[in-house]
Amino acid sequence: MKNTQIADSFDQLADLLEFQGANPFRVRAYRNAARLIRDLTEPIAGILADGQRKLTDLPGIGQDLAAKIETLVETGELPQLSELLAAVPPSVLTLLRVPGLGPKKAALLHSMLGITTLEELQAACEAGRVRELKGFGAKTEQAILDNIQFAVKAQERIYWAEADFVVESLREHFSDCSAMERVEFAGSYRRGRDTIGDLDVLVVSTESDQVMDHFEKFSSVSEVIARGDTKMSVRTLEGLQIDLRVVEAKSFGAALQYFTGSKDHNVVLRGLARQRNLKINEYGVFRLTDEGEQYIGGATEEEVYGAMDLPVFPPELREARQEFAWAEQGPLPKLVELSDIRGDLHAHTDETDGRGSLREMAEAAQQRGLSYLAITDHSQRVSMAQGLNPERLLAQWARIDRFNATLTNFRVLKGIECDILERGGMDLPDDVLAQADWVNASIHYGQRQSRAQITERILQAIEHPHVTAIAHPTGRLINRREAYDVDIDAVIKAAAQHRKILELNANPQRLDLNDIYCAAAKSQGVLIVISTDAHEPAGFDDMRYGVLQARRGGLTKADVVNTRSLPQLLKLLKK
DNA sequence: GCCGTTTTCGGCCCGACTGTTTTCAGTCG
Repeated sequence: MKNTQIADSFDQLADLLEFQGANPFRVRAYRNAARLIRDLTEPIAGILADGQRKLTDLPGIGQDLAAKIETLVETGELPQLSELLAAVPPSVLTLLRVPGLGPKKAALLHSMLGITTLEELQAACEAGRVRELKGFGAKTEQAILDNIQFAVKAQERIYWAEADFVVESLREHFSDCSAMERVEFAGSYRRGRDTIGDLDVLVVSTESDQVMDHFEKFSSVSEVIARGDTKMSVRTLEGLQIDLRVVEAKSFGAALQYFTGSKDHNVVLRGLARQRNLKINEYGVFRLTDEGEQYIGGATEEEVYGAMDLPVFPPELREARQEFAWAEQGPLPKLVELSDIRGDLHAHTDETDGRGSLREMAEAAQQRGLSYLAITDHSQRVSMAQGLNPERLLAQWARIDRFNATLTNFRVLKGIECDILERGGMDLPDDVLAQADWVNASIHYGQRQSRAQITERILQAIEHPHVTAIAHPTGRLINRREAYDVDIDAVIKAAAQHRKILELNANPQRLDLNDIYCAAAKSQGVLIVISTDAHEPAGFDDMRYGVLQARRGGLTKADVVNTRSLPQLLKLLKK
């Protein structure tokens, strides 16, 4: 049984328990375990098989959960889950996806009206039966009707790059709001997550009404969900929820810290605060005394974390993974920055499926401050992209040689994105690959093969003497295609052993490797290359998304190959 | 359900907003 399946089982168990009104902390224990297991790169079954290690060594896994995991791995099911599923139809859980409906109200709808699906819920609202339930009313009934449509959409998260577009236009919109002293965007956007569920906007102002009035006039706003004294929520025409919070300057740092999250990071932070007889909320840090609470800071994030003798964590690290342990051990790693990037080692031209000539791509890279670029067009197997056979590839490399002779302070490297064939093995002969400066190996076909097959293909590529890097190693397309079934732990170990590089593809729809796998690769000493996979000149702008993801994985400049100067890179490649 | 140089029991982050109450429960982040 795969880690994701175990995690899904625990999440489902948590949903069902919550629905039944179980102790919320017990529910949280299941959710924490699900998150931990999902983030693990190593298969749980491997830990179980290893006599040296115990599941209870994992934080948040006690005797009970360890036994349940063991049962799941051994039998493929969990009696407790089966029983709950027999008692509560799984479709009932979809009710929880309606904004405004939580476990209590959903349970009441189920027990009193026998509602099990969204369709039945809609019918009951339209018949006016919901308003008669205790705790419900006409307004609640109407809100449910209005929100049922979002039950499906609420699951969808938008790409970080899309959220960034909204952020830029909102910044512009706020720029002529005189009541506003400062605006910042928090939440998962600030943490640089690959996808964003909703947008959190933080404004410093003493005139919250004016700010909210101005906010409501933002052209994308389609409806106001809620509006209070300090907090307002709207939904945009595209269905994105934006939460606005207005705070005083002396609370700005505390509010920014709070709204940046993550929720789990905040839970840990506030737990630590309690141990010190402090309280942290969105208004500041308070010392708890017999006389009451005493404000001791909160204007900046430095004041909040400083009160705890903690460093100001880069937002990308605030996921309650390793950051608190790192802070205990010493200074945090200095994360890689966009300005550290010196070159791009994965790009296409109009020779295959790109929309820019060799010269246009090179100029675009140079304009962005890069000093080298590998042209890595597709190989012959990728016929839809007019992939290159040996003759065309060698001809392209000859053109690159002539082009390089005209350049100063910039170099185009002769590369290829060589397909890893379905049956295994590389799509181009060894004697051709041997002449390349940089070889990306990647899978395009046979993505639905078994875990053993896919993993073996990639391991072969890693062992191939002329392969430099594995490009988009898991093949995921965010919101569109799952990663292929690959043993990423084995891939990372092999890359470490054979000193091969793994790509972090910066395309905002890929971001593959993801943050967790980047961290796992780093822990094994595997170098990462952040590449845009640009198919047109503007594609080089994607580098920032890749850097954000790398930062989330805790990568430093030294961990990223293309922060090196060209001479350093060539030395590393022994070219 | 987890966890422990303040605890093996009794904690577990904290507050805003809404709608339904007549002082608060539920939901959300």
